[in-house]
Amino acid sequence: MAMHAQMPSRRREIEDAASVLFRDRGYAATSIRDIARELDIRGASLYAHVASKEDVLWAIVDRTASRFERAADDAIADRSRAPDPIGRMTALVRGHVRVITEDVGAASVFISEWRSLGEMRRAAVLVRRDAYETQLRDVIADGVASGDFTMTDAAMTASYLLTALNGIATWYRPDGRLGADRIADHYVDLSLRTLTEDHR
Amino acid sequence: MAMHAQMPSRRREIEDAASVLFRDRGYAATSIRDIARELDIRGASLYAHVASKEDVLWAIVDRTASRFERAADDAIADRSRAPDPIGRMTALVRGHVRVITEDVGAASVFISEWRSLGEMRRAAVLVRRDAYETQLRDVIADGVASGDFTMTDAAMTASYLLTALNGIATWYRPDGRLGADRIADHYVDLSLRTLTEDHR
DNA sequence: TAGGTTCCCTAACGAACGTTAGGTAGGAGT
DNA sequence: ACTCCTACCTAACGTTCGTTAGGGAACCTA
Repeated sequence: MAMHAQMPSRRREIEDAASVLFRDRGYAATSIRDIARELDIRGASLYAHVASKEDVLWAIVDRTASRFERAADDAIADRSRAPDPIGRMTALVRGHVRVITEDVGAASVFISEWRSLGEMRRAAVLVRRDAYETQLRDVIADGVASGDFTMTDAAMTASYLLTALNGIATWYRPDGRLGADRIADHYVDLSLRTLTEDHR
Repeated sequence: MAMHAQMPSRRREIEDAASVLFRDRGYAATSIRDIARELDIRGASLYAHVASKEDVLWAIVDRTASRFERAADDAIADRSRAPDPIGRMTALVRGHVRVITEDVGAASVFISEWRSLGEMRRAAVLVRRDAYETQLRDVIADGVASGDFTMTDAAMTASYLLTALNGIATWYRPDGRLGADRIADHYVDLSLRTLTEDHR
């Protein structure tokens, strides 16, 4: 009576292979037979494990969205650890970078291939992305109120920051010259610079 | 004896319609017949004007790459107007924003659909993108040398900046609440913040 | 009036797509 | 020994894809 702990491993292998292909060629340019070839089986055999091609994309996007949400909640909710805006922003950026570097393939798919989902799922993802961006915007607003940050347009700044952070997914590779920690440190620094004024 | 000034207008209409579709659905998910429908003709009729579907993508990407290169050269080469790193960076950012806002469709395609090009053309684009990023990195290095900027990793900072700037293409609409000039002003400010230190 | 050019048409091609149907081999549980 | 389940197979379906062939109408040039 084990309580269905992890996903049936084969299913996960399919999603991982699909993540890499979707990131490298895009969802539409990747065929079911391409994914199957990566696992040394035939295209039709995949349908023993997944209901449809979009189903695979959805699993990747949904799981990654949840990871981003979880990371943001951990960073913001725990105010005993990070009571001030600077601390919360630091935790937010660090969490965002971690989610990306822990699974670049899935993160890339979440960031840029969610548009290929069907209408309802795409709309649902959009809502969740907006909620995430709102959390970021709220921390920025808190920082402006407390005097820690200076800002003329919080919405634009939030999307500037978020886009810059997501950019990591386009170039990060686990075996690259820069470790995940180094990158997180640097992006925390760059983000806080963006939120404070100095030049002139 | 007019000196072949502008492109045969019909060809350009095709590219403009394709830009919008490629941006909204991606290159692979857009069919020749989709593009034709936008112009109220049949798919096969497009081949009177273009050699292939990839040909259309290439025309958009190549033209937009040239516009970015031209803008960067104007910003950097003219040192009488912008002798110091801050001035050159300002001109660089302003030019980048202008290229995007003048044609968001084409810019979006250049930024994210160039991967769909064939091997040789994709490699050529990569070289040009690297050259562009190098120009940005050089201005950053100049600023560090002159003491205008403070920086620990110029390469990472350059890609942080470039990604943030490119993000404009994902949300900017000509009829939106923010005009191109307002956006340029704001992004110049954010970019200079990113390059200078203040917090802690 | 004749010829050429531009722009679009219908029809069709072979290939690739996502997906379904039906079957087989092997291991686990009884 | 029997059944069930998992994991894969081959074969085929209807559709859509990029692209080619060949033709017709409208207009310009001479």
